[in-house]
Amino acid sequence: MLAGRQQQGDELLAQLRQLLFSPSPTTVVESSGGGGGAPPCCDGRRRRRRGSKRGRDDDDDKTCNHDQQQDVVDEPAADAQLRRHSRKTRRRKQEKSSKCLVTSVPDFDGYQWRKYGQKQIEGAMYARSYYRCTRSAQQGCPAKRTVQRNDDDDAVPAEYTVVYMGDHTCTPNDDYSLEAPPVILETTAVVAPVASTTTSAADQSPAISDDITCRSSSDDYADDYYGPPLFGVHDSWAQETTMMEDLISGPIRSPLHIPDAAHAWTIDHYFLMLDAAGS
DNA sequence: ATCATTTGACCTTT
DNA sequence: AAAGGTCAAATGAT
Repeated sequence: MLAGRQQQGDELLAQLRQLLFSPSPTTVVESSGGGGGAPPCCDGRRRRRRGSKRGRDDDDDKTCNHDQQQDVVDEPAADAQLRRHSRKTRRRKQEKSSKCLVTSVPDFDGYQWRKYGQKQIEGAMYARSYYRCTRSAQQGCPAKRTVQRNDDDDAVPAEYTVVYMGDHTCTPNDDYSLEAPPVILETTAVVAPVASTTTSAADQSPAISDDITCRSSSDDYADDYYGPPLFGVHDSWAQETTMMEDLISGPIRSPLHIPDAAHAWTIDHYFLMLDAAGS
């Protein structure tokens, strides 16, 4: 188990290295290049009331035709108009400064995310999940990300392509401190947080649920998650510039380790390093 | 009661 | 027109 995790970690670190020292740090990964024809996600034209959930399929079957009419009649024209108008400016062109990486643990990048959508992408085996920073509402943090599981089923740790868009205006510590106490982990001791904050949509999302996601149970977390350094939360990353070799051989911390603000490692540090390496 | 997720519809971009 | 990104009601979890 641990050996396997270690191997996973090694592989991912190798990936990180590759990214770090590649000339084009923000290379877009061809995640959907895996080829496999997209499974028909839509079985004909679905006509359901908005907000329906999967559990209501039966219900919908019974009332399908009814709903179809209701869709048209139900909504006051003014409301519809208003909503249309409000959506006018909804979609912006995708952030020009998006950053992409591949990881087997998309959830642990130092920030909290809230899922706001999921979509089956043409040509992709798995659905893409859309997340925004949980601070988007309170602090107006514009950061978003999409997580898509890569097509190659053979990858032992499921790999995910994570695309970050927009910069965080919030701090990662804020994200955690409200819900969960900081947790300091040594290499041999694990004290898991009350991790409702870390149990993200990934646990349930078909797109990214897998054996790699964190559970809210502290014991489970300790068992399952102690090991793969993935986004290697490492003091050195923030404290000083060190060679990757040093980082790789250094002490390993749980991805959930929450250092103090000055030493907090987030995905931003990684991207900063990418930028530095690229310039 | 509140919060997070799901998911079809809607909208923009290509 | 197709594809992809976002909205928001319904619903589940806590």
